[in-house]
Amino acid sequence: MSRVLIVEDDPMILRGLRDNLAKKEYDVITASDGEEGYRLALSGKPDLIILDLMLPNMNGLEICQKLRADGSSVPILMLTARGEESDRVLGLDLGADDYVTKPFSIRELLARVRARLRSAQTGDTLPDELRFDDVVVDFKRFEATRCGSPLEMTKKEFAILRLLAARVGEVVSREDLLNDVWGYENYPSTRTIDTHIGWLRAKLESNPASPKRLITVHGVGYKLTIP
Amino acid sequence: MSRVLIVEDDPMILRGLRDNLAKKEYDVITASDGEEGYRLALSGKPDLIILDLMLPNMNGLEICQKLRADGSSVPILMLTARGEESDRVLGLDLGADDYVTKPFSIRELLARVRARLRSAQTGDTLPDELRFDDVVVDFKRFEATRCGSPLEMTKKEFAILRLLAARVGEVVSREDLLNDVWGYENYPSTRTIDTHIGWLRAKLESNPASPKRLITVHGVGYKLTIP
DNA sequence: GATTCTTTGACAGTTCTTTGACATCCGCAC
DNA sequence: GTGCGGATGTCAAAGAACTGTCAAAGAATC
Repeated sequence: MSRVLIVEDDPMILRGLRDNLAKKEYDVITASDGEEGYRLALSGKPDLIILDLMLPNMNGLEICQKLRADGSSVPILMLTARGEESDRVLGLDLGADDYVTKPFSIRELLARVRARLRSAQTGDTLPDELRFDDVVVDFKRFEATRCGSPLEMTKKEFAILRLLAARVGEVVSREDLLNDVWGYENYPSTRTIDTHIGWLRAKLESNPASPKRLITVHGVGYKLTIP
Repeated sequence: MSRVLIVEDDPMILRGLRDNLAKKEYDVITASDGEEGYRLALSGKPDLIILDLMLPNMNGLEICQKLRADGSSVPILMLTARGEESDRVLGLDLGADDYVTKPFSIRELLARVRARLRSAQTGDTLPDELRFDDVVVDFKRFEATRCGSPLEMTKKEFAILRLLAARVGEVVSREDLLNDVWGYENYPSTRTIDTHIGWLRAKLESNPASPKRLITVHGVGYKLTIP
């Protein structure tokens, strides 16, 4: 069973979160101020931390920062109120893995918790490399070659390809792509995905007009099929 | 027989619900204010609770919250009026499993009640794979083959087949198909289902004219029978 | 400020879904 | 058994929805 630490000072929200997570069979521990949260993050060995941004004593950013400085790599999900959004970037920089804006739907939050825990546990991690046909992609170096000659790929293209590569053969829904590559809040228009897929095909497929690797599943999403 | 607790202060609505549920062979108990509702939820051992959000004495959220705090995992179906979806409510549903917005159609509500009770009892989950005869269907990859050669199937076809596969041998009513595949809101005409079943038979049956796998149960629905 | 990357909107082309007409089948009453 | 009404099978066509592509606007980066 996964242990989740919630650090939140609003008792209503804390209770709601705790109840919902406990119902989903998580082992839940809680703290209602920053210092206690930080202590529990160290001593409680949580598999995931839900962290409010605004907290008494020590705010979420600080906790985040200190944990990362301590070398902890536990997934952190930051709660921010609308208006604190400017801190989002900061939060992500300081080591949060994801953030949710209040008011949030519990369903969405649970989905994210699940996603984080799964990817942390089942080694469903993003691959560092991808090879097929004459293509080699190095996701860490952001380098790609085809027949040995370099391919110019953008950050987004790497990100999309990486997610598809993480689930080779399975269909990745457009929604999953949006969530993983773009984040939960900024949903660009649907056209954006197609466009990027288009670029990728132009670079990776031997015949972009009839793709063999980046397959469209009408109404669902895309999948990467490699021999 | 399943027991359903209804907590609702509007006598008109309460009566409508009670009559309809009782007619469907549920054992119905009712309360018209929050405190009584909470008591009955504890003492009455309901299999499902229909809970109005706005109630005298103790509102639906509180009841929900307290029940979850008590460790109860009974399915809760919350009734909300349009406009009551304040941020807090929307943001933190404190443990309800489903929501219905007033005004609702009794048919939709009954469908949801049935769905909840069924999934609570049988815990049925959708399969990722289906095999019979020379057919193999992979619901994650959205791939299907017959004798090893690919079958072109659409999203809807996969969805219908998956629901049938989740209850192999059992008859799945047209209503259940509509609810699961199409959702509670948009009901297409009755012809639509037949048509899709027709496509499926054409692809999966060795002799589509006299189906052996996708069986019609006249007046009820369809079932998938595999050897 | 120039360059590169990303997003958007229009458009065409394609695929999927729904519908209606009609034939057929089934269960039921006579 | 026969006839009736409702339910289902089938098909083609209309209607929606989705995707590929492109150019241009908008952001981000350096």
